[in-house]
Amino acid sequence: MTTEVMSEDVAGGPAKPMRADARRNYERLVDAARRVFAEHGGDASMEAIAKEAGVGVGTLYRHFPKRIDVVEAVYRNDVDTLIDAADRGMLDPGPWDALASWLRAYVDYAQAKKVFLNELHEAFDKNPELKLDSRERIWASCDRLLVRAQEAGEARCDINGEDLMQLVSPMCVHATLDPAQSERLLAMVLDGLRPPPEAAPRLDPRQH
Amino acid sequence: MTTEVMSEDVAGGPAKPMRADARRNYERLVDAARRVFAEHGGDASMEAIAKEAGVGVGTLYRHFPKRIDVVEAVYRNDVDTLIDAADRGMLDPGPWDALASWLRAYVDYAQAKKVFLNELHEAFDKNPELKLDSRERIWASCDRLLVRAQEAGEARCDINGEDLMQLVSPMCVHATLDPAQSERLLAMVLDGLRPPPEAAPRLDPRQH
DNA sequence: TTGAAAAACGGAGGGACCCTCCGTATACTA
DNA sequence: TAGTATACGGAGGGTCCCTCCGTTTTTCAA
Repeated sequence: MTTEVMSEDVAGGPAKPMRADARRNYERLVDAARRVFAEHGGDASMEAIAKEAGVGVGTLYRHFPKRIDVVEAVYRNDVDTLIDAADRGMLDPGPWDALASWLRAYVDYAQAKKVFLNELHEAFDKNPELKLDSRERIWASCDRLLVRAQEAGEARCDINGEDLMQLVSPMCVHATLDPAQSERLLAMVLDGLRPPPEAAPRLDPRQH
Repeated sequence: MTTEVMSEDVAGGPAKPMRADARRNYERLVDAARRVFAEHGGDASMEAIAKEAGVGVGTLYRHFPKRIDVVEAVYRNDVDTLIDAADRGMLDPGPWDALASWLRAYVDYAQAKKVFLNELHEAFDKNPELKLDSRERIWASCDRLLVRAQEAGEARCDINGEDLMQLVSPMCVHATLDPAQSERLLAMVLDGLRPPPEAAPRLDPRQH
């Protein structure tokens, strides 16, 4: 896991570990919120989230004083999951498959994000570092997987992780995009990412 | 005026004229909504808008069945005002001054829009033609004013209206931009838009 | 001018939602 | 195991969107 759930995690204080029941409920709430947002949209009610988690609203508000804090927690958790997936992918024996399946995970992540994009923008406005840090971490993960595939000769070398994300993210953001279409587009991108058949000399984008 | 306030304006039916009191209240409500959004943000309450207009909420809801309809009406009215200003500018004796002051009006319009951007995005999602039509009308207005200034030799000729809007609109969208800064930037753009001192041969962007 | 029909007005109130408060229950610690 | 710090639950206050319907105003034909 990338982050440990602690009290006063953000303030950076002594961070006494949470009581067992509190920690259990925290995790239940984040998972419940993700499900409820996915089903009812970004304007789902706090009551619905608490109910889905099998918990009272008081408990929900103890962990997340404002509605926006729930959105932020779901987002942070999604990003962490994505980074963890990349870290696990680095241990995968097949560098190409690791990259391909991580990109699929990324597309899923981005599509899930769309449902509460408005709320997320609010969170970004309140806390710009959240957006910048997350993007940087995701791009770095992509780059690690890509470099490994390139070094194994399984991906073309004239593309870097930032390029790849710049290509794939806007695709996911677009409003009218169903999962089947995104799967087709991603397949095309992956084919294009393979080393070209003839071994013409190419520039390394990382040199300059 | 670009649009006449009628009942069933959108449906395109026979459009019986509104009763005098209804029309008066409709206009009061749109003006009040603009003021209230500007002061309290895009999440201002319907009650506040009705109160500002000196009208009951029932009247507000008769004219605008849903909250989003108020947002749309304010936006349409703003766009109409902008187009009207361009039309009046076409009669202005000074083509350059007409263009410059219309661009200032555009920047004001865009800045005012920022305060309820979230709500506007909802309206665009519900009704994509609203966004496309408005943009096209605004761009066309810009182009008319620019062409006239170019034909009078008061603006450089290697830029068209679409180029100009593509330069100025993103500037307005950016979140951290105060009016003073936008005035400075616009002044710079206007200076750059003047015909260059030396009469070097230039391409006409409208040729291809 | 007048009187009746059509149209619009106003605001109480229903339902949903965010968030608070505090009595009760549970998990840690000595 | 007893005591305490911590967490839980949900009733309810305040706000907001929107509906409903009795009242008022405007319009227009006679």
